[in-house]
Amino acid sequence: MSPRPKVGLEINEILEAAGEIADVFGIQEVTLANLAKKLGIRPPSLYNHFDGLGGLRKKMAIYGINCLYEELAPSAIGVSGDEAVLAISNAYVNFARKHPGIYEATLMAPDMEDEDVQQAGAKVVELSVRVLQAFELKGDRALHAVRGLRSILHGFSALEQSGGFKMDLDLNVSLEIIIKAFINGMRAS
Amino acid sequence: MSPRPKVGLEINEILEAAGEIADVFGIQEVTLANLAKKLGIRPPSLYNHFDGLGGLRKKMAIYGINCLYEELAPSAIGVSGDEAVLAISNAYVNFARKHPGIYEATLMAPDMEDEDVQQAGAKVVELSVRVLQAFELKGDRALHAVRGLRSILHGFSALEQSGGFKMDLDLNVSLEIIIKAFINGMRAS
DNA sequence: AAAATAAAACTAATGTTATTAGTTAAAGGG
DNA sequence: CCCTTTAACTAATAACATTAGTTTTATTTT
Repeated sequence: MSPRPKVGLEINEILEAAGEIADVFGIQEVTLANLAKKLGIRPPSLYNHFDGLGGLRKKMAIYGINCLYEELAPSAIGVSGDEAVLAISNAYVNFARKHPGIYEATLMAPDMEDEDVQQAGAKVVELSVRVLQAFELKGDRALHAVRGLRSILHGFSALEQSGGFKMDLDLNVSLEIIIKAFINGMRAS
Repeated sequence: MSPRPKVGLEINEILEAAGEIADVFGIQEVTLANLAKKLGIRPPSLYNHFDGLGGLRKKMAIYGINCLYEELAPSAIGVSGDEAVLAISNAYVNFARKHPGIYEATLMAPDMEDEDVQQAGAKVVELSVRVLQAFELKGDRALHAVRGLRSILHGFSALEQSGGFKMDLDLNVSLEIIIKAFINGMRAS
């Protein structure tokens, strides 16, 4: 076995620091210069932990997807049917509200087709599939339903974050109405 | 009247060039350096047309929203009800497919609360409201429905663009099923 | 037609950034 | 105690946005 001094926590510390910068100052402020300053090291030293800015973005995407999953998974425990879908929906948008930078990083990998990124995303998809299984959708309809749910949740979160919803109308009410309409519509046919 | 030499077409030429760069090479390649090179001028000269990179992003957002509106508006002519909603939905995602960079720029303004940006977006919202009016939703439900439709369309487009839909399943079929489920669900209650 | 004026181009310079190359310190495994 | 790996460092480079000050260009006005 080759020697490996104190790896494991190191990279996670870095990602946490990067996540804080992203949440507080915005994703565009996550530069190697700012990240190094926050960690008390020099920018070139970061190349020992990931392959440049692109490598950081990839690791942040995976880290963010895992964070999201950690919040989604427990929300769906002990509930089923409509209630379960509403539960993970609320958990999803609340995560995006609480961690706007980390959430944004979720979709900012240089190559979203990358195997590691896809693998992290697969867990979230599987969770959605399980929650939607109660509706007993036939064949491909279950997969279309997963796409619909993800589209709604991501679109809603992204638009809310970028100030796309201007009107004075309660956002949580909107989400509940939208989700209920979608699952009722999927169930109907 | 003060002298104004050949303004009017100038800025639109610049935005078209920026849009081409965004569509072909990605939004991150829309730099002042690349844009100036494409236009055959030096980077500092661009400051005569907009206020730096932030100013360009704002103008590109407005330009992109207007482009989107130009494609959406005619698609809803001569149709109504479900057919109209499906028509603008297809027009929306097809625009994002054909102009991924310009579409992305739509939500990349430094300040989405900016009055000019909001004003451009308002036209798209009004169009959605008109199309959904056939469903005779009561009170706030019409506004919630607009939010739902926008969430679906933006989420679907963004996820498709970033490779978020991995599975081998026809995307146009997904969109039709999702939209139909949503409007049927909204109508039901 | 000539002069005045305003827009839009330019050069030069600055500060920030990511990145590479080569080097040094440090820590765990044999 | 030595070896190897990791992770830090310094120094240097290239690309970028941006500012300041200047010159060209073209239209408007006299």
